[in-house]
Amino acid sequence: MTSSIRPHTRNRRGEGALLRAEILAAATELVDDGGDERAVTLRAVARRTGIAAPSIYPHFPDQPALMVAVVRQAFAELADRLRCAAERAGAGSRRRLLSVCAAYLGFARDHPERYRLMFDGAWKPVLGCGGLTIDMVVALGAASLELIGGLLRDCVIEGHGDSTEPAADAIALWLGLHGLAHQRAVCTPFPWPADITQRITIPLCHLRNGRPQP
Amino acid sequence: MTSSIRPHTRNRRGEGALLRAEILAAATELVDDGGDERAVTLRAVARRTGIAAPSIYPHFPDQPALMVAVVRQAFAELADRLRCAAERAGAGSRRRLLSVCAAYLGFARDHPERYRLMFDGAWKPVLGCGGLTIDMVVALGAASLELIGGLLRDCVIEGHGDSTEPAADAIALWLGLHGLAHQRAVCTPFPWPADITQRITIPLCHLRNGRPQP
DNA sequence: TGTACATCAGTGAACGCGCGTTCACTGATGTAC
DNA sequence: TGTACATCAGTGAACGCGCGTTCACTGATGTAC
Repeated sequence: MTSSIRPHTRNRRGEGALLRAEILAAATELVDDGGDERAVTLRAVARRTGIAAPSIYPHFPDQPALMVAVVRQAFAELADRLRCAAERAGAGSRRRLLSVCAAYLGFARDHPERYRLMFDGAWKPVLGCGGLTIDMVVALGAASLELIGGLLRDCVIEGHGDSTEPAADAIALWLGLHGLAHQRAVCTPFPWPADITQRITIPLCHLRNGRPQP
Repeated sequence: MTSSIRPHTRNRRGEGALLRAEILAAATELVDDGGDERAVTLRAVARRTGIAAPSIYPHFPDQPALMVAVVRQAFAELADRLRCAAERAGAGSRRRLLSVCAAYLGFARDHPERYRLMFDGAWKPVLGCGGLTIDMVVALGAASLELIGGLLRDCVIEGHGDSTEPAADAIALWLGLHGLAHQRAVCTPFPWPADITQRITIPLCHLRNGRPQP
């Protein structure tokens, strides 16, 4: 068993900050590999990056700070993916909404362990001590939630949906998506019905006629 | 800081098995206290039980086995609570279904950390090595899922609901409940809408007219 | 009734481990003169 | 152009810690005779 996954060549003078991204990537890989976030230790991250453990400290003040950085980056990726999905779907609000829902589930399916980490309070032991406040945590998901709320509203305006309170219904829809995404990540071999996505999405999107456009 | 939470008096000869229950209770308390399941170490459990760490071994073969025991007991409690809720609600299938949904959320609200542990794959690192198979994990929640499915079916029969496939819709309903229960456990200070339970439950229960009976 | 003894419940000390973190350091490299 | 030097990127050894687990043990207690 070798002690380092990739060899690391010293960065050029003035480019030491590049290592930060490598460390973050290695930590994220460890999360994705794992199934056990306890495996994401500074020493394991260092091994995977191909550096000595103390080399992490110029870039992250301590271990929890590294975890928080992983989670923040993951939330940014998720928000980005949802935004892209909305754009790709074109003009109709109904198409856009369903596309965003699919993208949300797609993210969780592509990165199940990362998804678990994001939404299972990995930041909980760090609250306060790393300059992390609860408002910041809530803000992490806010962009995505606003996107969904806006699309629910658009659906009502364009006559596809009948949500009476899009902001609150957006939270309900998100929770439904989260329930599916989370349990599919946790319990992969469960015999999920083939159309489970529709069974969650359609009722919670408050769309007038049941079937989504293909 | 004392090293033991409760003093432990030696059990009478032949009653050594009583300690098992105390250990299990202490471990469950540590989970409930925590916010960090890493705090549930054999040594911490021993301290809380008021015994020496090696005294755990006659009752549990190793640390993961103890965690699995905690989770199994929690699942049994949840199933029990749902069954009681159904009974308490009386005859109408609609009342019974909504009562079971409320009980599910009530369990998660009363024991948020325990709930997280149950549904976040605490058993994942143990699969196989502790005689735990994936079928056993799936079976843990099966009783509850069947209860919900049966009630959905009853609602259709009694004309309250229009689920076309109760078994699959039960899974969708469970996932919706889980999404809410889980995120409320993880992210307590999130500004949840007051009627978030209804916004999840009503659409996913496939009830004919929106408002639940009080 | 008395007593020797097997058994049971539980202990205390010790092990090796990987961890987070600190510290003094090394060697390459850009730069001022 | 050459050279001394400050700075930068990163290292290796070491610390103290709590952990899971093993081991030989202690002392109380029920029981056979």
